[in-house]
Amino acid sequence: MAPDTGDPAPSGRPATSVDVARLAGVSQATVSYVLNDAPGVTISEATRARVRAAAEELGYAPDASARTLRTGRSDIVLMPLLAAPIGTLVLSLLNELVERLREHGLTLALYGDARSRGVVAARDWTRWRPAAVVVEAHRLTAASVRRLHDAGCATVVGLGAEPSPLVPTMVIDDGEIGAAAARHLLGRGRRNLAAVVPAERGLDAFGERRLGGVTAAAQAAGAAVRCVDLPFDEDAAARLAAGWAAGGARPDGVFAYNDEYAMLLMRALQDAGLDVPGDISVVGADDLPLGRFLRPRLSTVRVAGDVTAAGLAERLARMVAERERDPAVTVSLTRVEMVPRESS
Amino acid sequence: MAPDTGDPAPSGRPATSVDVARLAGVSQATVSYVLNDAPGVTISEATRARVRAAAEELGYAPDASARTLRTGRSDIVLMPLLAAPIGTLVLSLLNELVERLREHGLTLALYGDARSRGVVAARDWTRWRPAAVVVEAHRLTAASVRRLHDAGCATVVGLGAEPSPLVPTMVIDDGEIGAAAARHLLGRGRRNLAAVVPAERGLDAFGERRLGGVTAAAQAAGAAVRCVDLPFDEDAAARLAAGWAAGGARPDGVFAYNDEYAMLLMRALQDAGLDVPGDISVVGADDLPLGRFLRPRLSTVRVAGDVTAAGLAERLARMVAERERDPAVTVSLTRVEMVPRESS
DNA sequence: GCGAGTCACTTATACGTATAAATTCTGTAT
DNA sequence: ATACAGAATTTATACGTATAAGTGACTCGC
Repeated sequence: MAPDTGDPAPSGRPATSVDVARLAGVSQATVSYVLNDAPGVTISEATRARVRAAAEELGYAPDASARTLRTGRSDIVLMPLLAAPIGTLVLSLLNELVERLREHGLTLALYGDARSRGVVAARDWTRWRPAAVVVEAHRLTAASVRRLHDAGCATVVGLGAEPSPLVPTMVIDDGEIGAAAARHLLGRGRRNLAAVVPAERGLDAFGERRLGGVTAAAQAAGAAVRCVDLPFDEDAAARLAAGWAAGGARPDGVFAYNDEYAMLLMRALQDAGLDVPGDISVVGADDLPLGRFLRPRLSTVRVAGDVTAAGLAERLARMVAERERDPAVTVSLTRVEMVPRESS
Repeated sequence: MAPDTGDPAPSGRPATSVDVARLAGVSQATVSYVLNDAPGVTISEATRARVRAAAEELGYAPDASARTLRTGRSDIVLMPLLAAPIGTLVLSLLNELVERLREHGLTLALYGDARSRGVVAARDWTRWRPAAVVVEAHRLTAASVRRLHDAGCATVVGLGAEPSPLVPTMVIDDGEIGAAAARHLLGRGRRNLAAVVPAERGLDAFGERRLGGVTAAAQAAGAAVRCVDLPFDEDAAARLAAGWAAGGARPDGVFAYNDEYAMLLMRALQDAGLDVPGDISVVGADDLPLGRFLRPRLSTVRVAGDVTAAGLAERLARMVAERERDPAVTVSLTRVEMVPRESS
């Protein structure tokens, strides 16, 4: 490792713009003008060079809180913790998002309360004078949005299953996932569909949405859909499969909430002596790598996560710059793609 | 939704402590004393009540940047983006961590540069005067740690595979995972072990560690271990399995880097006509839910994520409070537990 | 009856920055 | 020579907070 040079004042508090000014032999204001490339101010090239050299020598970095206090606005994009469990989609976004936002001079801060809502929450969020707040739309109210704007927040962006009437929204429409699966199953000649939805709390909201998409697509084609609640549990899956193996109320095509439920179900169906896809087609969602190792290989609906991450950051940065506040603006984060394999 | 009361001044910039003081008929200093429960200052109960009522009425929340500027220290725990891909362990931590830290009055901020190191990076990190910085230990240098401390950072916590000589470290020792698997296999009478390690970049560091653990445990028992590089790819797995099915250089126990590689491998072994665990025992890691749906059910090594998340936050909060800087302090984040099932 | 001591406050200041307003300097046209 | 217009820079101020230092008003012991 290199000896890590670059800090000639090896100890003591970090340098301020006053320190830089003193070293460069100019006033503090000049330092600020130079380092911020202030428009409408003329500073000679010689002075600029001296200031920059001094700043470099002292390892100067402007104090973020002082700057925020002065300007009334920070470079923070505040993202209150999501109430819904962070899934792989959001995770894959997070990594990318942080880096991209930085390229636009913005810092992502996760904030630690998944439950508070309305004005009380907004009060808390405004304490850092964030440039933007990205939050689940259902946690916003008209008053809270006003409060955020009053506090200098350039834009408030909602996240949700549908556009919010209050703010520009990034729509994560799980319905499209179910719809894609249903269209695929219908395209393969299946007419008697079932949607397997988690019985677990917390996932139910997503499950509802995906189910809704299946239902809508099926209805459009005049096919029937039944909904099946399934806990993530082998015994429950075995009971379900046994019923289908014995009785006549058996669907010929199943969309499972995600790949994990699909795998659970497929295993149970096979153990009950049913053939996949001969007797029943199975489609999952999320395209887990493991789906390809099953026999038959699992068909799935992929949500293109990383594609939208860069775009999301870009969009967010632009919204901040343009102070976008029009609730009519919506961005869809769900780019859905059917990946047919052997199970359907 | 409730009509969202609580903001009698429906518009205009957020209230400051001066506004509260004016409404309560006291000085700004009094407001600060009351709301911070300042020790060593006596304020009558009547006044306290008036101040609190005024603060509530105005929806006052102290400006974080002003407070930081004044005190020289924020309540931010800065976590520069991890260079290593965020895994499920870290993810499960993240959710929990944010909430727990908040209970201690700390805010987690993800910061957007996964590559910068040393003093240059430290300069950037200090701009928010964080209370603590949690970062991969290899990105720190002696000078950068000094800089962070000089900037008022109560503690700098390293993350890494082994204790850092510079700072207190949270050790994520992947070696223990491999060791647990190896001990398990040896306990089942396997003497000819193999460790399957990803050929992919990015995971190789972890792979090395897990392999190291296997090797150490095996050597201690006088058993042999061979290392196998495997890309995450069905063809490669099939070739490997075919070789083992045909030749004599076949191990009787395999530890795979994680459950996904284990599933890939097990599938290939079975397709090649080998019996698991009859011919070869297979052990994975991470305890993915899906492992239970395979036939045979997959044995795995579980890393207790959520257990350590609360503890991590607790530890972090204490380190901040006590300004812990002793590099000899280490916290192990890897609580490892063998989950034997049918594949071994 | 009077300094000492507590209580209950207020006044004043500094943190580090951005920027409006004021000032000095340097040619240049009159 | 003298006013004048930029150019180049400095001076001064405000952002909102925490806290040291100061100020009366009371109580109390003697």
